[in-house]
Amino acid sequence: MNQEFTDAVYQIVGAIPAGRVASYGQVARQAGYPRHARFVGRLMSRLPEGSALPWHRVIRGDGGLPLAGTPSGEIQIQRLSDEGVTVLGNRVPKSCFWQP
DNA sequence: GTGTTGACATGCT
DNA sequence: AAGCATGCCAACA
Repeated sequence: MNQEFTDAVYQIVGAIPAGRVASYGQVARQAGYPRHARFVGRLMSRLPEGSALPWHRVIRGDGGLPLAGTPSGEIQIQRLSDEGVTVLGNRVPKSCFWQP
């Protein structure tokens, strides 16, 4: 399997600064695999909770929260708000997106 | 080896 | 503006 890709994704997600968010496609693209947006999401979902990975900073390209309505989503919103990200309902302004 | 699934993206209606 | 349809790729059964 692509350990490289997995590692790259971890790197990218871990490199997202607080107060900023990045889309799955964005992360995948930065990792060097533009078509693996889904795989990024898959990695997030399969990730252990104890992981120090800021998965809550990874959202959809539209700024929508895929986990909206679920406990994890609430936690995600809570954390993002705590980090200074403006979360309107189940969405985030594009201005909060990570700009490399 | 085949078929289905998924924390997505993009385009068209 | 919102919703529907297609594409993409890797893991799982």
